[in-house]
Amino acid sequence: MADKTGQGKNKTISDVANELGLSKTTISRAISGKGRIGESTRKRVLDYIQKYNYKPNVIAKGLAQSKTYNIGVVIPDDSNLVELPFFHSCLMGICETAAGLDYDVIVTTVSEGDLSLIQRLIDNRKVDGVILTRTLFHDSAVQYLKTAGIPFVVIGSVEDDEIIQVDSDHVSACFEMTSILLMSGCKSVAFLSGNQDHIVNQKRYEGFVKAYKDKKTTLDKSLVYLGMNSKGLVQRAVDAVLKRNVDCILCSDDNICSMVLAKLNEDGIIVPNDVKVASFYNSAYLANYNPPITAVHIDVKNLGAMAGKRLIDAVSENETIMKTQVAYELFLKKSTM
Amino acid sequence: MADKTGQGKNKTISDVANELGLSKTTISRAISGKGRIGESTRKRVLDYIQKYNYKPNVIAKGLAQSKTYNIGVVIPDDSNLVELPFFHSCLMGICETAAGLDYDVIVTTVSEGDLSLIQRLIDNRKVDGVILTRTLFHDSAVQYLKTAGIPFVVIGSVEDDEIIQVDSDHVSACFEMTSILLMSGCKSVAFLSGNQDHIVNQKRYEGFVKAYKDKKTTLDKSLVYLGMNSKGLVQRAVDAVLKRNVDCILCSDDNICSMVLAKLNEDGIIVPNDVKVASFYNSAYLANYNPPITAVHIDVKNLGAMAGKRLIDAVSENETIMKTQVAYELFLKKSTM
DNA sequence: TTGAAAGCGCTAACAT
DNA sequence: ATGTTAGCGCTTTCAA
Repeated sequence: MADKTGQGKNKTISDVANELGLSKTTISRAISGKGRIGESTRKRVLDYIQKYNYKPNVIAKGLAQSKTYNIGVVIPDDSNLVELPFFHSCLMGICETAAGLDYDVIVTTVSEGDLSLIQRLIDNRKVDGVILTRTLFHDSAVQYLKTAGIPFVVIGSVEDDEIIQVDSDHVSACFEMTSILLMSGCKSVAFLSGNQDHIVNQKRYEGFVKAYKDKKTTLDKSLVYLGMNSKGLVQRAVDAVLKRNVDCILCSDDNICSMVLAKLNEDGIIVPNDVKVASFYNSAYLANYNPPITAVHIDVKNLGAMAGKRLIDAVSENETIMKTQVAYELFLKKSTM
Repeated sequence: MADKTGQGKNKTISDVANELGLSKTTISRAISGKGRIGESTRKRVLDYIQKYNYKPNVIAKGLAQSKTYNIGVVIPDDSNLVELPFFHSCLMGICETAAGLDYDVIVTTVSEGDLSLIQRLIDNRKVDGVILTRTLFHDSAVQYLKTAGIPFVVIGSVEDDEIIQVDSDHVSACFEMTSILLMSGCKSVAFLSGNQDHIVNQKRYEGFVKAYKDKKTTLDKSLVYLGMNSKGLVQRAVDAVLKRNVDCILCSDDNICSMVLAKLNEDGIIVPNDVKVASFYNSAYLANYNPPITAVHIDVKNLGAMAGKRLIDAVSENETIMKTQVAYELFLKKSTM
């Protein structure tokens, strides 16, 4: 069969060693920077491999060190249109840090609790660690990775201090958002949230309640609708809060927000004239909406980048930080003016 | 340092060989199915590795065979909101076939002609081949991969028969769509296309012209706007064709379509009452729009899946098909009724 | 400061 | 039908 690369064989470390009249060990040391080596020889080697464009075979290196220099990224197979930008930006961020640290990113999917693909990845020893781009309340993937003893980090929060997590402070974000709404003329703001099994939703609700308490305003519980995970539920909730003449509807995520907006649109209700709307987080989806929607903004690419950094720290000898918070920002737009 | 997996060492092929009183070769043969081996020993080995859950180390296998069992997928870093579902679905499709054939997917990005990341991937020999999820007219990535001699497939079309490509038949899709529009009461349909450097846009235009010719209708060239790659251009084009009282605006892609719809919406022009609108392809974006938009539908996940299959065929000993067309379908919806 | 040799876990001639 | 022996391209003791 013909040579696959059409380029002739790749240079190996032995080739370099021979051509330079040195041993493989010395070349290895020059490249890795580990072990003693004369400054002049190091320079000679480095110049040579630069000139002849020698690149070490990462796979072979990995085999010798029981490493892969790959990290796995698990993305849900069932994400809908409005969630998509989140996972995409995460992935872009992860890829960027990974490449910078000379790691590669293997993506795999998980659909509806079916762990077989992530299991395959682990069994095949293709990755040094894994990033979960979303976590559920009792997350089987988290359980699996933990008992398997694989280094991993989650994007989002879990109630387990032994797990490396990167997230933003949802409680205070929602607290701030609610406070601003309350102080800028809204007498009553309704809160529509998704499944409370999601920790992020619990936290946002917590911030919402806290803001009411902080303003010493009594929170009318009939303005709070949790577990709105279907179009029908959202529609009825919107009808209900509208009847109570709320000034503003605060949505716990963009998905709910998009359903709220659709419902409002159908009913001919104008944002912000008839009712204000705010959400988390400021995906391109909401930013491009007309009118643009006030939302807590998170730099998701950076979120991914941090997650990548934490994981690679963890799989290297480095210390890694268990819990990292990424900044958020309140973007006040036309929908609440 | 502590054991990284916390699970004790992984079994190796030697372990299995010793415990079974056989040689490594025999175990290898039993697993791979290559080479002669007694039916009874094969069964004994297979049972054993099943029982003790032995998984061969794919990395080591790869090193011995100069393979990685990874494929690289290049996605553009600059895709906008409406293009996102395309790349995501592609990726899902590729992941699915890859996993089924025991390959993994390494993703990397390319932004604005900067090939450094894909070059890195190749230099590090982390993949057996590459899939390009989009191609431009004079595509530097295509050039690079070709001269590097790396097996690769493009999703989309290029004018080079030596390159493996998977795409749908844009000429005939656009021909059909235009014909149907013309025959269902539209006297004049305008055509707004993006950059004609993109081969797909050339092909769609070709189909459009062909349909007019086929219907023996004279095509008024002032209804054709090519190279509409900015919001401003689209807006002026819409103004222009509206003045000429077109019945329908046919958009060459969803991105243009979304700009057209935004413009129409701003001007208070109702679809389909005032003007009909149709597009390529039927992303979730258009399908969820109100009213839903008539469009050529492509099963993008399947597109990705086919690309994955072709590439893996190419990097295995198998014959691979150079050009594969995936089916399309016309989805007629409210926007043209 | 440098090198020799063994080994990472597998495959693939080449025997037997 | 099965085993022996070399590698694949690198790292890493251990010597010199």
